Amino acid sequence: MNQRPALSKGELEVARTIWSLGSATVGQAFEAIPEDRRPDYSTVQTYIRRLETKGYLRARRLGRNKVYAPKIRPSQVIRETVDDFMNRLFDGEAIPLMRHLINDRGITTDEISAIRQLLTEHEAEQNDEH
Amino acid sequence: MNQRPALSKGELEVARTIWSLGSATVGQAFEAIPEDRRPDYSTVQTYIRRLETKGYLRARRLGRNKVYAPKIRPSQVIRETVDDFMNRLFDGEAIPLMRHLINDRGITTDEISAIRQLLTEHEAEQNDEH
DNA sequence: TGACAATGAGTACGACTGTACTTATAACGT
DNA sequence: ACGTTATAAGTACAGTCGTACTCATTGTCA
Repeated sequence: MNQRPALSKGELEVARTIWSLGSATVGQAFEAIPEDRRPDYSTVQTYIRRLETKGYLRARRLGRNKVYAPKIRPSQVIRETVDDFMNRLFDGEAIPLMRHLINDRGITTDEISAIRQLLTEHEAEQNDEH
Repeated sequence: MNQRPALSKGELEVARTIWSLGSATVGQAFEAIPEDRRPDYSTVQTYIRRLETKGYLRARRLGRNKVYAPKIRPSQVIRETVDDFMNRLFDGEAIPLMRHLINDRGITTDEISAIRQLLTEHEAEQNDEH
């Protein structure tokens, strides 16, 4: 049920930019990319074109311009991307990834509390959800 | 300080296989890959050759054969790979990734406890560590 | 000792990616 | 009305990747 071609690195950066803007023209996406890693305008154009071809974005015309918006929900793309990554590096299991994040890369005490809180909140929501 | 070219998907699968074996010949790596996603022998050969060229593996001769072993510590490669992934999808921040893992993909209660335990254990080790 | 199996080494090739240039056209400001 | 600017659309091109074939060589077992 997941047969869009995967996102490449460059495409992902642009896709995320558009997601965070809600929708955008090429120019707007271009502007929104932090200058230090901003490629040529026409490169952004290419990424967006490819994103549309791959089925991640949909374009609608606004006068002479095109406005691009997600065709697939970002949350779904993120889920698929994380899942794919977890499959490839951690046999698809969340716990080993968690373990890595907790043990192998200098987590701060603040982050530890933040995670505890996430867990607690998550449980609360589970119960709420009648 | 990280200027090996990145691992591709196929290369990563083979690299992980060799890591888990400690060291291996092409044939051993080939055999160790689960049959359902095992590519042609010569494909594995190609991946390993590329892994050596990229600086991830080192080969030593054993009679007529070559035995491949990690040149870079696997843990380091994993860290770099996770970091790169986090950068591209979560602006390099662990918490949003954690949040995703906890909220957006059906975590089980067992996993929740496991994470709590990881956190506690991690804190304990921190304090031990003189 | 001769055929077969395993290995090494090299080559191939199309698809996908990063990166960008070019050309045509439409909108905007003076 | 005209030059400038933004945008669209198409084209280009080298590098990486997945995938595999071929050929030569050496070890092995009947």
